[in-house]
Amino acid sequence: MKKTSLNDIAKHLGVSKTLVSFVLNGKAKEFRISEDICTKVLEVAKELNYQPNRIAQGLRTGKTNTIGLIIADIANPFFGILGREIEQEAAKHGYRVIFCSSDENPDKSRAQIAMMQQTLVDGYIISPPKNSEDQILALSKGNVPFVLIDRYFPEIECNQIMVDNFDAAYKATNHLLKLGRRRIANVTINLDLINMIDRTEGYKQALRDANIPVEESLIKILPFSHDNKLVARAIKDLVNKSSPHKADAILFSTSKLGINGIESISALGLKIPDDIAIVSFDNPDAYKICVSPVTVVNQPLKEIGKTAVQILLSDIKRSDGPGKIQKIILKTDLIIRKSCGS
Amino acid sequence: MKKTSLNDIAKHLGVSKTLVSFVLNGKAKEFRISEDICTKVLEVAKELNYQPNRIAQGLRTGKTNTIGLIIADIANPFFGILGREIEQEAAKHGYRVIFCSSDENPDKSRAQIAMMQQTLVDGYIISPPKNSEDQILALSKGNVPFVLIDRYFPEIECNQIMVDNFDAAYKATNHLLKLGRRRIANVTINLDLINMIDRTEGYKQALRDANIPVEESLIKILPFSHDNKLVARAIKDLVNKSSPHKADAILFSTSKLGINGIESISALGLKIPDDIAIVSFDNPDAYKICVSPVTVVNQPLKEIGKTAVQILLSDIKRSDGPGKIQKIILKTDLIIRKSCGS
DNA sequence: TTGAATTACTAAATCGTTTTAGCAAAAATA
DNA sequence: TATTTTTGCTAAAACGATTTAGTAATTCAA
Repeated sequence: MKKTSLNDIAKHLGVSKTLVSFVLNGKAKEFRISEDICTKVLEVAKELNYQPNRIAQGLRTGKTNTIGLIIADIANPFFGILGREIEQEAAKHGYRVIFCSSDENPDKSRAQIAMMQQTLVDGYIISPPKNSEDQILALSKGNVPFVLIDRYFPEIECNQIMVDNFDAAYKATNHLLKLGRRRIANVTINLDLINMIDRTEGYKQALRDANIPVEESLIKILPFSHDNKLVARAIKDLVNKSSPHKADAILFSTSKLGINGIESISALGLKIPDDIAIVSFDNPDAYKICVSPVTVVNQPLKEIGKTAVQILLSDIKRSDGPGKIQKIILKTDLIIRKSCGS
Repeated sequence: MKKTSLNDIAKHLGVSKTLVSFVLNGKAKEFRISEDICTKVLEVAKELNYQPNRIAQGLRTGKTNTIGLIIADIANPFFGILGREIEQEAAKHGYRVIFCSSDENPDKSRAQIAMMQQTLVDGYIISPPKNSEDQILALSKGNVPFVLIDRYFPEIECNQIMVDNFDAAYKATNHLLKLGRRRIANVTINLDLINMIDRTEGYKQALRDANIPVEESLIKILPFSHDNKLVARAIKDLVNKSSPHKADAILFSTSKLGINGIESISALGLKIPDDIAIVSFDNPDAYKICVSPVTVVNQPLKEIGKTAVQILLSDIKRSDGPGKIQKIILKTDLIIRKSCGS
């Protein structure tokens, strides 16, 4: 009934547990254990269904083969897909994943990092919320490796896998411009995070390069919240015919905003793309079967997840001090559907 | 630089680590530690930023305060939302969550359970794939508590939180019948899992109760796959005007099927609900902003997740042998949108 | 003034590994 | 034959907590 330990195997054969440990860890040759005993140990281990106690191993070696994933919300498909990739790549290397949803709340992420730090994880993959600079800075001074994804803090030197948000927004806005839209709005979120800021900057630059003045009234920065009334109000303001800042296109900086926005637009009886064109970041299923399928900035989630794990593991496995810091910037691609007309 | 241990605090004060452990575990009164020393210990612990080593605790106590979550795919919003709820409820009680996506593959889930069993988790929440009866049976004979969600095996007695799938499908089909649909199809997936079977049975019963013969050709059982061509073909067959089994409505048993199905329907230039009415299980965002927002069978995901954790933790915490097995069946609700006409 | 009870603490075992240091016997070399 | 080397193994410490079984000093009761 009780789980078998190294000691059980040792007693069973009348040998030391040291020997058993050597054999089971493939160090038989290194420590010159005889072939004979070797096979016996392996037999008995199988017979007693020996499973190493990872906790005991962890205590002794200081490694748990677990990585901690801190993201905004695992229920958000963007992070769900990322989580899936991370899990898969980690499993490939024998690592497990513990996840926490920080809800864009620095207090939560602080608690979560602290919790994981209690010698439970060998490294982190983090999508840090705003105001968590101190936490990341503290981590970077410690000796547990980590990789940031989706967002970073320019003033902190650390591993990071990002996407070229400026370029992505620039291209998306340009797409709208090429299709003749002139009053392009940007609906974004006040996370005060560099990725969101970059998106808006890319949007602005595209307008400037097309000699179209940036109108601050066309930029709607909404608070992060699960309440979609705020989006509805912003949309109403943007599409109102009599409004001084009537828009003919909207670039949504996140899909959550976009989905809510489209809901609002439909509720107002407006047609996409005739009344208003839409481009959005991220590529959820919703956009594929939408009233008018949405043109999107597609992020290479697979690559982000995979690369993050690879960099993290290479850092975890290196014994000779911290490795070289890696900052990787991936390109996005624009998937053109019907929401911008043609 | 190195983390502080109990011993560090003990040495710092010239007391035993036993004492420090007592104080930090709130057993000071029980073991009559003087107020004086008590406060000193707490001071030093804070000063040295003591964080207990959970691995060491785990080794000694046999508890890791971690629960293992095995689901089909964390990237699927259905499981993502479930995961989020589970994480949240677990955190409320000081527990962490390790997750694994089994991809409906029993070999994967077997490996994942084995991995977690290596004394890493105190209990499991599992959504078992088909052909994993043996794994669940083995678990039920062991002494690590677990709870099944979403699916179960009728022949295995164990904790489970389910939804009344028969009733849900019955109500959904009935809804279509009341709106005058007579040739109702069911598109489902061959998971050979009781939840899917129940859905189709509920669908059939609703037809029978309305004196409509069940036509097997209207029931499309697709293999589980990430390839959506199969769905496209099934849809084509169902909506083809000249087809002998032309349908005027479809009940999708999962949202993945539904989303792909709607994509196919749109591609064929058909209108929902005029050409064909739609009801689907699950309630993803996609259905809210769809061409014609979809009427859905909404599952109480929050309640499922929360209850699963609560039952699991009560089992984990009980010391007096296994608790009473709990089988909970929750009701779904039909959210009526526009995809069935009116 | 002695014995019992209480107070305030500690030593040491334990959980299941890994790993260093070392030992005895056999084989090889001088 | 004596010394060194190799072979095949083991003892014991260590990781950092928890917990049982104590002990010495003080207080109390008789």
